[in-house]
Amino acid sequence: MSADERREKLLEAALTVMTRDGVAAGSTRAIVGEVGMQVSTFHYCFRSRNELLRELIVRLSATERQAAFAGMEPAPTLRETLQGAVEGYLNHLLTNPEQELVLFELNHHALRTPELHDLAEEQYRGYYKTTEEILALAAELTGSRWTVDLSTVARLVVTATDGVTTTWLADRDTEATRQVMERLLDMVADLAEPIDAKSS
Amino acid sequence: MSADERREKLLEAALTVMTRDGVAAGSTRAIVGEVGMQVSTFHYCFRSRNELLRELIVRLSATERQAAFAGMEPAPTLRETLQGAVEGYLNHLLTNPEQELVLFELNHHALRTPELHDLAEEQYRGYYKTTEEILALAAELTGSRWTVDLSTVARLVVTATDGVTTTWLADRDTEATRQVMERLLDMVADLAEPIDAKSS
DNA sequence: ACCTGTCTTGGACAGTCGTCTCAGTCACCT
DNA sequence: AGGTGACTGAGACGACTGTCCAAGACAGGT
Repeated sequence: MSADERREKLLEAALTVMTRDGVAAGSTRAIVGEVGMQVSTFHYCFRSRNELLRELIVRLSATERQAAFAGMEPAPTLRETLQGAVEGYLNHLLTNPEQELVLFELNHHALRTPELHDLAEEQYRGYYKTTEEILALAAELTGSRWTVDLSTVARLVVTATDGVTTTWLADRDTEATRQVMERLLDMVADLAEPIDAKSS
Repeated sequence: MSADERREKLLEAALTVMTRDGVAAGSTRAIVGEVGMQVSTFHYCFRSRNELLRELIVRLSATERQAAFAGMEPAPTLRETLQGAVEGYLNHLLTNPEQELVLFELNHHALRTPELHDLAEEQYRGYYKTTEEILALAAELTGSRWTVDLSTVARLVVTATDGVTTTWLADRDTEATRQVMERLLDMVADLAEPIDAKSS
């Protein structure tokens, strides 16, 4: 088996372990144990544990990105289109709660580790960028135009998503979360207008 | 020095260490080292490290609670009153960023530790309750009335605060955060109406 | 046949971790 | 004066951590 294949398997194993038991429990031994390898194999494939962590953060962020796009499908109005994307995310959250928790744990770990600090910012830059693209696409598909800086709307959406996630992870109150999301959705949809109604 | 005094000092030390180096770095040895005690003293004052963690979470949440109330002062309109409270929180965040990070780290650690799991929910229940009280007070002070379930408004505000905090912690973009907060403030203020304008 | 580079193995290294034990000290009360 | 109970000190226990090393396996090309 090639080193690249093993890297792949180790990354998978790391995600499995950390999802199940938390990032802190993702020691080199726990990871290699998950796929029946030796500790020395780990350091043959990765220079250090931090190198795996880097790679893991990058991959997970990319996965999130794909998932966000996949969840969106065109609907008559902007509000409905956004609602679809949001429902998609909520479903993802309800199905893999621990995986979202891992993303936060990794982010906080990166914030605390000088060697990984840049990745924490990068992770959020990715969120903003993806969200901007989705918002632009949603507006285009429904013939709408954002009346506020797109970057501000995107940041607002990321902020809302983050908040919804942390609060739900803490108390798992799906009903309350859904109500909050409705309100947030109202607000975001209010930041756009039909493209024919040129109000300025 | 009595055991109670030492408990106090150890809790302080724990907060200092964890604020500086992260919750993961808050080992029993690091904590006692901070105040020049012995490891055995730690376990004389606390049954276990988890017991200290419990106490720490409870205290920090209470501190947050006080800070939130202290920051609010009556202003002519509801929106301005809320703005004051929000500015107060943002100031607190800008001044002690790592302390807010500790709160998240502790919450996530609690979520991962069966023995502490109840505390994670409790922590957020406290947030909701405090926020409800603040919102009710703000409405009363400015002669307003919430047009939406107070519990929903409170959850919305907590969600927004959480989101604002995590995103700012990640990229420290204060300007962008402020803009997002303005929008959120607009939205929340829109959920109340002057008490004389009985629209129903 | 031999060498070379890729991969595999088991083990060692020097730490850190939470917890516990067990002598000791000291102030206080009778 | 003697004892009692709260508190302190040094150290040990076993388990776990990230990283590294040196010896072997095994293919491919010469």
